Formats: sequence, structure tokens, C-alpha cells
Amino acid sequence: MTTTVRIPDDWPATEDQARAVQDELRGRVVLGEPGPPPGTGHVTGVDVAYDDDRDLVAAAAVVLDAGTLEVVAEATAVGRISFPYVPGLLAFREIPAVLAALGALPRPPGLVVCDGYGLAHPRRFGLASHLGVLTGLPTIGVAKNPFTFTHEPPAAPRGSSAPLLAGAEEVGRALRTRDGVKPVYVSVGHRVSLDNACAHTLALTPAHRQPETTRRADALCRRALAEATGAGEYVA
DNA sequence: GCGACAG
DNA sequence: ATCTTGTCGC
Repeated sequence: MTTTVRIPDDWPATEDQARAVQDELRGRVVLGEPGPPPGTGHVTGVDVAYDDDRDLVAAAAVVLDAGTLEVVAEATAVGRISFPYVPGLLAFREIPAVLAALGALPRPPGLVVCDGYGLAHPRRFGLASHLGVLTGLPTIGVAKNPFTFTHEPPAAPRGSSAPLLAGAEEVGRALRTRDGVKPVYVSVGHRVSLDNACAHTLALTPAHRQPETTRRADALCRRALAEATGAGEYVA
């Protein structure tokens, strides 16, 4: 099902306001829990696509059976863009749409896998952290780029990893999900340990670099955006 | 001050 | 993220 994105009245309008929100919410992140075991229950991927010219955003949430990776449920949301893209403030652009899609699901999401960062963030409060605090759900971030962080190249075999570093602080892990292919960048969101986040990521990547959750959500939100644009119902 | 910078 | 064709390879 597709719902409409609603932007809260108190949503930040400036970068300073957005950073202040991050500084305030950061203390509510829970890092002491291992999180759900890989391979059981449900795992949900979320992703967002944009049409800046038409001020349109589309989000998707796809629930997979963690054992079989088959799609169990999905939902989409379409609406207006809530914030410009600013490095470090991605969550303010993605979260209203993601919350709408998650809210439209017919069943609980279980672990949520985000396309971006959690702890690996300039203020240690990326998209996955933010989404976790707002929903209370266990979340992790799996990103395609190292952002400003550094790491040694992991060994070639799938499953190899290297610490993702902010100076001397380990903020995540560069994790090889396919032999000899560029790693993905895993970081903790809310209520999941880094070891468990990496185990989940490996369980979700039987054939591709990116987790099946992210791949399914990416395809679905693109389709939702194309349909919204084509039908014209949300065009300003 | 100048670049770099998740999606 | 998005603009964009064909092409090489499993």
C-alpha cells in the first residue's frame, strides 16, 4: 500500500536547528544490546528516491523473512521533500518518508536496515541512529561509501573486515560481502551490536554487495516515485 | 580560506 | 541521489 508523507510542523528548517536536534537526541541511542539474532524473524529494508525538480520523495519499506530472504510485506509513501541534502544531515531528508512507509506496513518490521550510517557520523548520530531513537526499533546502517572515515583494505575473501576509523575511534566496519569486491560500511544504529550488525549484513548478502533488504527497498521506492510522477497526482 | 562530504 | 547506452562477464 502507498501512503502520503507528513512533515511535522516542528521539523527543522535550518542546518543549525537540525544539528541541535541531533545533539539533543544523541543521548537516547541504546548501544548495550546485542539485537536480534541473524537468520530468524523479520528484517526490513528502507530506502528513498527523489525528484528534486518536482519536489517529490518516495520511500519504501520491504519486510523479508530473515531465514529465506523472501518478501513478507512491503509499503511505500510519497510526498514532498522535507530537507535539502547536506552531508551529516541526511536523516532530515529521509526520515519523514521512511516513517510513513514503516507506518504503512501490515506487520512489525523487526530489525531495520538503513542505506547510510548510524554511529559512523560526524556527531555519531546518523540516519540509522535517528530512525532507531524515533521508532524504538533495532536499526543498523550499511553504506556504500566511507564518507570521511578511513580504513585499511579488508582481506579479499567475503566476510573479511577492517575497522572504520574516525581518528583512533572505531565507528563501524568496512565489511567485504563479496570476494574481491569493494566493501560496504556497516555501523550500529540502535539496540544492535557491531558484531551482530556485521553478521546480519553477511546473512543478507548471499549474491550481491548490497543487502537484499536495501536492494528490494531501492527498487520499490524508484518504482513508487516513477508512478507518482507519471500519474501526476502529487505534482505541484 | 579551500576542499571533502552517507543519499 | 540523479543525468545516461551499450557492453563485458558470471
